[in-house]
Amino acid sequence: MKRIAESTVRRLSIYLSFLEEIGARGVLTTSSDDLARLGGTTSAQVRKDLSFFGSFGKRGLGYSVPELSAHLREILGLGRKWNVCIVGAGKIGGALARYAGFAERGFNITGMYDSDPHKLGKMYSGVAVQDIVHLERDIKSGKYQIAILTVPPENAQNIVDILVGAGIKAILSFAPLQLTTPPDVTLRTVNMAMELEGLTFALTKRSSDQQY
Amino acid sequence: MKRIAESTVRRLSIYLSFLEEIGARGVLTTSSDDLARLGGTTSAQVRKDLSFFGSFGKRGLGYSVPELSAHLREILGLGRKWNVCIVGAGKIGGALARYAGFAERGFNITGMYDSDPHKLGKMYSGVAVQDIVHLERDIKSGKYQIAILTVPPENAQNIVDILVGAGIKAILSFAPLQLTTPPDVTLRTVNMAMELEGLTFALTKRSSDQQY
DNA sequence: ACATGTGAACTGCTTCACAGCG
DNA sequence: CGCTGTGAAGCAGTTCACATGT
Repeated sequence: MKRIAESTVRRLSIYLSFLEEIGARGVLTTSSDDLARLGGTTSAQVRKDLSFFGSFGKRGLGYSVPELSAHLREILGLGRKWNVCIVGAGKIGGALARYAGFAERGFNITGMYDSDPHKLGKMYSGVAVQDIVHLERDIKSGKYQIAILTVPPENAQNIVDILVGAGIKAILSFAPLQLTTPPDVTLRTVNMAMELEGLTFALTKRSSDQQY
Repeated sequence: MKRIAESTVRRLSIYLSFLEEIGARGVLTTSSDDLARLGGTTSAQVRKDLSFFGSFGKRGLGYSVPELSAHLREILGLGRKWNVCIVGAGKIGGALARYAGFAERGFNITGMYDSDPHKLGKMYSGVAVQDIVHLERDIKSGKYQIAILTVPPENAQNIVDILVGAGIKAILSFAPLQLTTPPDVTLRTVNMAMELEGLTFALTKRSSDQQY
């Protein structure tokens, strides 16, 4: 299969959330034009994105909302439940544990880990914080497919190495630094200070096209 | 001035945080090669990124760490303090209010707003939650340059319209949906479910190059 | 000799435009 | 006729390679 651009995958997520929204409202068909308008892109882009995976529409008619939703869920790997652990039970980790949006999408937070003895046993949405020494064992036993990392930056690469060593293949990091993983482990980093810097950059050069 | 790619701005942030780290350790000079190794890019990319803004290095020698840090801070608009308000005092909003990383970078959370009467007056790191009806007035009076949006998706576009109407020019949204702003208002969206979907996409097609 | 700065070549994503099919 | 699906063209971002300056 061809290499799919990250930008394409992001747009597929956007299309899916739009489809689920209008699907819940009872809309049965839609078009690449509709999907484009919402996603802030063009109809050609929508069709090109979908074309990497198959032909899901009917010429002259458009797309069936339930059908296309199902295809996108399958493509994005949402046709199953995923078990996720949160490593780091601080402010952000706790907020994410309680965030309902994950469960709606099939992501179950089934474990939390921290090294601070004061946090052990604390409950977040029915999940108790465990000692981080058990993390490696639990990953090796196949309990989790995805790890969310919300530890201080000093410890982050160290924990990543443990996660990778134990066999995890997907990590979402909130640590504000650049981490490294082997090529077979997917890492995404959300760096909030960096996002704000993108905004101040735009604010500072008060020229045209801030939008991006 | 030429249009700068978003990817370039993101890398500048990465370079800066690396420079500050090694600067704090007393390192005085560095090279495009060093910066590249850390940022997961190439030395040519580093030099090209910097070249959009000037010539900050010495041929044959490299870059002065304090000088390049200062230039990057200036370029990214970090040469001043920014006042930021958080709209939505739920789980994520509260966690962000307490997140120390913002202040370190010159972003001061100086206001919080919510519409839920139960949340009014609650304190987060010394900032009281105010009624959202005051938000428009406070933005118009110039209290904030940046707004962080952590409200439920149903209300998000509505709040964006209020923010934009009151004159805000930069918004960081955590709402899991696509929002629209006029071209002179910069909007960045962090969508955690979408990040996880990027991971499951990679996990599902267990082929090569997961990394991106 | 060494590392920067930069035009030129290249790669890959996006847009165009139209053939194909309902 | 309308909207999809897709090769071809266009464009933007990255990489190359070397001239330039110390």
